[in-house]
Amino acid sequence: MISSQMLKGMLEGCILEIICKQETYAYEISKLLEEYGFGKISEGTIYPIILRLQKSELVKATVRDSNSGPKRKYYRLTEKGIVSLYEFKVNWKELEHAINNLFIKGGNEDE
Amino acid sequence: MISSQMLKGMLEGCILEIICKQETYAYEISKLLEEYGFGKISEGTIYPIILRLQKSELVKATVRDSNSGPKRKYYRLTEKGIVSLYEFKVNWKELEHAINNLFIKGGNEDE
DNA sequence: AATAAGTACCTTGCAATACAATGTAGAAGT
DNA sequence: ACTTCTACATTGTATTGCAAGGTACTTATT
Repeated sequence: MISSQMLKGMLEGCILEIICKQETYAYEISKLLEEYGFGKISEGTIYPIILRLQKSELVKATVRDSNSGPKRKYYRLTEKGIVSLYEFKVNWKELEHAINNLFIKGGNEDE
Repeated sequence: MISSQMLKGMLEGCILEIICKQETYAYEISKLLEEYGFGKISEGTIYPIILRLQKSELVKATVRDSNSGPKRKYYRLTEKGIVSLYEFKVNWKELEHAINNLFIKGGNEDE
């Protein structure tokens, strides 16, 4: 399980990416995150993030009926959301490089 | 600059790795982190982390004179510290895989 | 001797965020 | 009736990075 502290700042970008790939809704996002290997991400985590994304106008919602349960809110990226997702990617690359730089240069690769 | 939110949960492990590679002190750690590409990490960030590491007995300190300035506190890993560093590495790999899984599978690789 | 700059330590208070816990509600099966 | 799965949302807590502030020693400059 990925530590919750390590996920801080990551999930927002990951959810943007998921929405970018396909118009989707919160409940499905939680299932997708699990499939991608993030482990079980609580709904108490996901819904506040999506509310934040809406408030900052990175995503927009459309309510549609479901054939099995309550209505769903489908999200899609706005222009701002696309820019923000790009910035996240750049940021992630920076972090990945810095950490791998630190861990690889020191020898001790056990993988 | 790596976003401060993304650094959460990362720095502790990174500082453990730096101390693992060489007995060193806080001020030098801050310089090393910058060299590795983490950007300028505030001392208000580093000192609390090291205090935490000491309290949880992951590192131990030895005070020594410096030839240029106040005395330095040199840190080294304890057994618990070595275990904790290993766990961090495993954790990091998991996160890296999950995120790259998400970002690569979706096409859209611009690098 | 007074000032500045670099080294080196530490603490306080704030803001952001993941998440457990809790609640609402519809649909479908038993 | 009941349970389960779907699907939404809120509240309170703990953790953590960091700006801002403080102490103190050494060396170089004025």
